[in-house]
Amino acid sequence: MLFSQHRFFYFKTEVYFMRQRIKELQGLKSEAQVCICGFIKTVRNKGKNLKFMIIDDGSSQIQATCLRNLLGEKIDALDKISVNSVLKISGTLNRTDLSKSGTEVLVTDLEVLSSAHTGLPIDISEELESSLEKRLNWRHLDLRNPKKKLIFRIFSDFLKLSREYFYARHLTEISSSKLMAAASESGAQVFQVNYFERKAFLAQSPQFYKQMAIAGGFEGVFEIGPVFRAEPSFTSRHTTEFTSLDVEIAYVETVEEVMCFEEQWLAFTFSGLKELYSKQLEELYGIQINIPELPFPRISMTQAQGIVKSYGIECLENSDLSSDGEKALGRYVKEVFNSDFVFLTDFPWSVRPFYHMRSENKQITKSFDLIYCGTEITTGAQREHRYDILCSQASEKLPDLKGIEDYLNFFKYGCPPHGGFGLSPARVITCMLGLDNIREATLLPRDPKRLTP
RNA sequence: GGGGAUGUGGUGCAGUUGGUUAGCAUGCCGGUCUGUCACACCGGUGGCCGCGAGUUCGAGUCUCGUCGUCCCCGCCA
Repeated sequence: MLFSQHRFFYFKTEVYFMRQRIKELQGLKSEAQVCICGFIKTVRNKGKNLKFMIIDDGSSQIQATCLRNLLGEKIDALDKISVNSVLKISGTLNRTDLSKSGTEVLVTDLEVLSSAHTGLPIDISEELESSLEKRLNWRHLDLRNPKKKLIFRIFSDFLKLSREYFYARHLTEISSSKLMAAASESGAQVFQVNYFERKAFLAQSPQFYKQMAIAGGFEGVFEIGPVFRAEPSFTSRHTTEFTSLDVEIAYVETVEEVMCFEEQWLAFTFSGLKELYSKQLEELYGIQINIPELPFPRISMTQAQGIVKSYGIECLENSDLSSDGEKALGRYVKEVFNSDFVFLTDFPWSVRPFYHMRSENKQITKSFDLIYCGTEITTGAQREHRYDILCSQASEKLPDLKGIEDYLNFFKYGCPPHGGFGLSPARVITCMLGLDNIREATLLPRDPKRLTP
């Protein structure tokens, strides 16, 4: 009785419209009465009395077969209907070999919910692909391509699985402010905004605030939110705003614990995503997700420099790897360990921020990067939680400590040892799907030249 | 910030050593078809070859400038 009309679903006293998801029609019997909504992907007109349409509601696609016998004069409305218009269709589910998919809806009633103009500014078919620039200018149209939509489904489930994993390990999700009185880390490359009579800065990272939460006594925290970098970077893996996933865990006494946490979390999300999306990824991208084997290889900066040099790539001592160096290291671990991931460890103090904890050897920090398929996706570290040492480290790196007084105060009255990392989900997805630009995995990319749509 | 590419109908591309009317695919418009499924078939529309200057009898093609876009490096996630 509840579903007899397939129209309304009564829940307590509220009434919800009961559209059926096309994806879920697969589970219904032939002859079932159905009501679906969606975009018209194609119309195949076979004359005045028979027309076929492909309807896409975002969950899946199905053929809607329109026969004059069943639809009457309403079929004439389809003579002028344009592709991309939105329809509501009632009909009968029909399992038949006449349709390649084996399923169709025989339409008995239809309503045009939205009529689309013709002549789209970009091509959203699977056959032709418009340039990235044009597709981003018309992002809402671009997303109608199931292949593009899939990227953001995976993005969404990556975050969902991550939350699931973090909550199960007693991390608390926080939302820190993105407006700050002083720059959050280096002081450079931050966006300035007007804040009443003052200047404010957009956060480049929730770093300081997640450490504040640790000082506040949480066992661990994480945040998934936007960060802003005023870097004039013109590459396929940088944007000026991106969603950052940041984790900070208390009572961590070695940087190794942080790396273990991260690799186990990633293995969890990767196998979750494989379970959810392997079929669609195979169909639309012709790829499989590689579930990483644990532990990821760990390679110190010193070792890495030797490896990179053996690939004929220059690198200076006490400096970071160049992006060519990262790519070479990625190739190396693939060849030697058959791993897509590698932790690059023991970064020199000279290239790390003041709050990373130093090793016994003061030139080395207890920090790491995570490289995935030759691209840096994470920076992490054990943090310096001892107030006096932190202050002295800050003095070494910064001209004065005035700007970070609030931050230093976090550690003044006791703070557990802790560590954490930040990661770019968009970079993970870009590499996972083999996309050639991070903008593909960014819903509305912002870069030095793009501020719209 | 430094370097390198690129710009041709709505979209994606081709265009020879400079040569006359700039092609192809797709889209779009009109028509035919009761089982299509990348529907098919018939007909049609659509381009100041980014912009400006120069070389030349002649420029989509060569040169310079300019604007847009993309990529690489640096910075990072």
